[in-house]
Amino acid sequence: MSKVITPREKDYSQWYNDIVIKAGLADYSAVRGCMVIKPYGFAIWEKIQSILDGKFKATGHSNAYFPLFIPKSFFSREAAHVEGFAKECAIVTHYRLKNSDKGLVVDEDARLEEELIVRPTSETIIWNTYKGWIQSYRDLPLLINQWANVVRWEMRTRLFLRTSEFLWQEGHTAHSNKEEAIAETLKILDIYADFAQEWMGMPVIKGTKTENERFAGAVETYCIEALMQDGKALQAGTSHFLGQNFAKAFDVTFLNKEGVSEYVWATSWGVSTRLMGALVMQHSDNEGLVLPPLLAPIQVVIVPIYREFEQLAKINEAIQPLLKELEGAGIRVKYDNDDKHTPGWKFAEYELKGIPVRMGLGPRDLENGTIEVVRRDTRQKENIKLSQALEHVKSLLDQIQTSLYEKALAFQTGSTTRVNDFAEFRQVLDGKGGFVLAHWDGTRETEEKIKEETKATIRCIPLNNPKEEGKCVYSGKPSQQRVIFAKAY
RNA sequence: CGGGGUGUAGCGCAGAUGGUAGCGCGCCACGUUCGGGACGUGGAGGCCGUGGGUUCGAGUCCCGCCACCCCGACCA
Repeated sequence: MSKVITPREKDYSQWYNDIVIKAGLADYSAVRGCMVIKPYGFAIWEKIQSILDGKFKATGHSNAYFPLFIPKSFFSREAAHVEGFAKECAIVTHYRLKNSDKGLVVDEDARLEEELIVRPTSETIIWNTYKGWIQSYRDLPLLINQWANVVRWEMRTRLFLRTSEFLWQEGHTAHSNKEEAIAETLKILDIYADFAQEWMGMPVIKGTKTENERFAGAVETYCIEALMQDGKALQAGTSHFLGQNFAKAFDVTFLNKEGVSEYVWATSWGVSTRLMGALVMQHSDNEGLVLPPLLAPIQVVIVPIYREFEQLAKINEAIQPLLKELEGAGIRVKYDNDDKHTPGWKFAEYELKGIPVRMGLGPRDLENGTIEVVRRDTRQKENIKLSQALEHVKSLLDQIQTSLYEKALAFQTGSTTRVNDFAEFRQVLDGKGGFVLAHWDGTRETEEKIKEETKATIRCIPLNNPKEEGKCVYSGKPSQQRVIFAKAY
């Protein structure tokens, strides 16, 4: 009874924290704003990594690794970029400690000639490097990704959703022309969207950011936006078309086929451990985590129910064929015959951890040739023939994956509201929240005013957004399309 | 950086008016249990966040500091 989760409707933030901590995904650390990702949480992250990594490789990208430290001077080369990141940098100024009467102190004689910035993102060091790698159109495109940690000194942090240090992948590509760079940006956006929907069971809206919300240094920022159960939006991934901004800042040019020198076109794109937070919030309930089968480190757990050890021995034996079948079918299964906990304890524990399917095998089943099957998402129980268990589990895992997505999609659809005037706009945001589709006059001023008054920001302008004549919900000026407003993480 | 809150056993908490620390869970041992977080008995475990002050005496009162959580401003 020690691992009770705060009900979601009572305190959403606490509910989220409880799940992250009690399901063993992560822990607070001794360092402010930094978290420890625990083995179970990291196993999920590793699944995410391996799927995405496969998709990047399949589209021609290679992994590489660039330094954690970036000389301060690099950082200031691109004006908008500095502006965007200056306020949240960790800076290394010294390289040595010494003992003094005050204990261990920074050795003031060991000051760096030039301060190093702990990377908040790697565009600058990477473009400085690319300059040496690119001379001709034959060197392009250059398609590189790195898995790394980055640091952004956040005022306020939340496990997985916003921590000072986080893990991510950042892709940085160089192209010989604008069209190809934009196509790359969109290709990655599709990879992110497909991953979110097919693997995480998380419906997302693809769109572009407004100037206000754009990545510092980008010409255009594309994003996938998801909607969490509390009606707040979460940016789950971004893909940026950087134009020639970084090429110009770092003087990266190539000779085209005509022998004329041109600046390179660039993209960058990333998803982070924030996806873990999205995954938690998208499907979980008051019993704990709910994981989509495709990302669950353990998809099926089998719990033996017994009184005497002779019974356990029989169950151990009776379960072997099924275990082999499941493993043979590539299903990640765990048979938990650990005697240190009772079945009831295990049921609760595996529910908390979000394992998609739980099976129970006891004396009654041995007599009847059956096995109990419980799905985590609906907590529905049924007894099936042991001989049919493999097929049943296979289809059940598929069903759960599909139904998690459908449920999330239904929620998103139900939480998307078209509004036509500002009173309604406020009312929806203060009430059910969610995505609000409203006309916007396209100006930065209006966007900022709306943000000040309602806390809602423009999450994105959806791709292939239908054109529609209307009036801006705030200024009343003419507008050609609705954009998505929401309060966001 | 503002507002609020919390620091006492691994976790969650209780300790009126100051008198030398307790409960639940967890942990260890043994026994009974085991189809939804079992029970009994016996144990182990504390610099009461930290520095000063008041006092014969401080978990408790006073002043400072620190850390963390929640809510805002900033942000993936």
